[in-house]
Amino acid sequence: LKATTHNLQSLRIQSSAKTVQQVAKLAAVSASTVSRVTNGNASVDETLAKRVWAAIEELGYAPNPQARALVSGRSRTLGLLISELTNPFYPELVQSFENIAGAHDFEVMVGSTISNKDRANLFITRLIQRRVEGVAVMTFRSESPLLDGLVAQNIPLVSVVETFATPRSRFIEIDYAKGFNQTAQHLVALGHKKIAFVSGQMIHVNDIRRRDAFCQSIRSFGLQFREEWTFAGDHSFEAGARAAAYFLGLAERPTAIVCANDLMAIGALRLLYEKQVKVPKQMSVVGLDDIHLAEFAAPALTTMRLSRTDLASNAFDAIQLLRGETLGGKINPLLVSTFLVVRESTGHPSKERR
Amino acid sequence: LKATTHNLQSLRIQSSAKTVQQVAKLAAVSASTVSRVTNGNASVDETLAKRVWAAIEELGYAPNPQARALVSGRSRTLGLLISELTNPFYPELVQSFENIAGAHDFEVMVGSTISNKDRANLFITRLIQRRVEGVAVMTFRSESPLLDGLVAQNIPLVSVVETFATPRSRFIEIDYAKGFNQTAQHLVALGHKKIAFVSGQMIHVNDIRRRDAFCQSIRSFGLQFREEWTFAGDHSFEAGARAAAYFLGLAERPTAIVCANDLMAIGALRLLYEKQVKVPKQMSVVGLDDIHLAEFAAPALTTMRLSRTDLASNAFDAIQLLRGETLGGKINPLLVSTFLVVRESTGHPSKERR
DNA sequence: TTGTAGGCGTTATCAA
DNA sequence: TTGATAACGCCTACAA
Repeated sequence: LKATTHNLQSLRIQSSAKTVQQVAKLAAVSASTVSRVTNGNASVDETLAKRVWAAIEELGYAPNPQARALVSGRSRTLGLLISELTNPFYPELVQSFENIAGAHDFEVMVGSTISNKDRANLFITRLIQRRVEGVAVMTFRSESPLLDGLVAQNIPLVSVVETFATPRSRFIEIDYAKGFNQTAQHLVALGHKKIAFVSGQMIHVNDIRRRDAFCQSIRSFGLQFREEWTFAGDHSFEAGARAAAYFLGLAERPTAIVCANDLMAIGALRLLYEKQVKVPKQMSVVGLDDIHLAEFAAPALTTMRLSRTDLASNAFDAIQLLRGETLGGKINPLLVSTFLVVRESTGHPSKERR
Repeated sequence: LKATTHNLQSLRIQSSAKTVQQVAKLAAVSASTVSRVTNGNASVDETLAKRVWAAIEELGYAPNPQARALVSGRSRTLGLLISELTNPFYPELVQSFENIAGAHDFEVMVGSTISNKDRANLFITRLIQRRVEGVAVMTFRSESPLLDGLVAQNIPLVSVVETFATPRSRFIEIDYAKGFNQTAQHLVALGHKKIAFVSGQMIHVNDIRRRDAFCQSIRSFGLQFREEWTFAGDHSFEAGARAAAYFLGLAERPTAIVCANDLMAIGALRLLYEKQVKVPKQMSVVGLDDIHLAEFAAPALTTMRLSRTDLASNAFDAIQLLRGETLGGKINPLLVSTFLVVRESTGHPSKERR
């Protein structure tokens, strides 16, 4: 009886995950032939191949990724480093990236860097252990020290933040200038002269870039960039609300608030609602990202669109290029564009407060 | 020179991923001893253990998860099935679950089920290939056929939707009744008699549960549940907006709208803003989930909180239990509570429309 | 073109 | 308690 139980158990376990051996036996070939067929690299007789495919079909065989990775050193896994998943910008980006990667039969490991330094380090370690074949760094801030391990492994590294000291690293530039120019033009055309800016933390490269691009844009329209009309937030609702409160308290109030991301813009909207400051009549608000929510804010948010799909496909293509894959003709440029989406949160400034 | 280069390279590659062998050599013990030390199960002499730890430290050794999984059949990986990442409820849940799992040294594979049937199936296949040690099903709808593979493997399965035909399956119940009773009481106390409900798609188990719980609650307060004051949405902003538009067009308008999730409530808020229906003066709105955004809606959303951390820890504990791990005393009950969070979107109904 | 053999890094089994 | 040895499932020389 005991033996039977054991047999049943081992039977079940065997029946669960098929191996090359089983396929090989069923197809009456050797394991290596099966391997050749599934990998499609070496040449194998057509009749045999057919038999093998039939056996694979019948058994529902799928190669064990662990074993495959172990022996080949190639994991068909990519890493994706983001700031934090709870910023709605990122789930959309993650989805795009996973879709593209998945279509090319890559798995994606997603890790965030904002919350916990130790966990971020652990994540990088896991990426290395898993022998990821490329990593996309889509965070706001420079992650240089964190990524040293990846650099040391010479793992293809694509980043919106910086290039790394690897020949296998590419920088994806985001063309903030274009979007901010459109924003400035839009606001100036509406009659705004006092435009405030809510930045991210100014220790982060991308936050500095955004503020600089904004600054340049309004200057190019003859407006001045005033430090007091600047507020350093942290990309959260709360920061946006704080920023709006700060601007409202100023002796000389701005008439428009441009935010470095949508979350802060919506936070600002919320505070303005609370203080009964009408948007856009008494205050215009502009965001950046164009997350789905922007359209459903009340009022709907005018914002600068930064395409998640563009970002994702650029990153993926760049990684493939770095891995030495030749892309089928259409290579995305390493510049992601931005443009203004005008909705309801911007309008003519009211005269009363001039 | 060439030899030197080669040496450097192999050095770098070696230096990258350490193996048990290297640790063993450095500590002057055998590989198996190193293994015993890292796994801490068998007994090993204290002096040796110290030497091994020192070597591990010096080399920065970390066991290769692939190899470990291959030989042990245990992957230290968990699966997490969600509806879609772009619903803000889920990133918060994912984070909680990953935190708990990570603390217990488990990796998490996250997959969504809404978008694409094929990709969902592929994801399940990957879970099986990766030999996940448990799966948490946190979707709205029944995923039974999809999960057959997991059931067949006898993989621990925890679900908020249903139990499966495995002895290794647990159902986590969500106590909607409690929250909806509080909601009904709150609204009735404010003077509401005509309360509408925006459900999810009524083919989904959890959506049906939510509607039933709502229905019972208002009946228990002597109100009638009317089909025409019901709208079937799909958990999106858009659906919420459509629902609100529908209710507004009714000859006999409800005075309050309760939504099966926050996204729809915020969509409703948005449409009411557009139609210049004041909230809560002319219409009260209630959500469900209490996503972070709820607090920053304008007006801030009154909503029923469904704790992501509770859900995550319940799911994780249940999986551990199914895996046969004994939890340190505190075992979460398999019932996740809900409660009402009153903010600004609910108030007395206006008299004008009675 | 095919099969055999060896090894990827780890753990489990067995002697010692 | 420790160390050699044999797997785990796969791929890739190498030989046939």
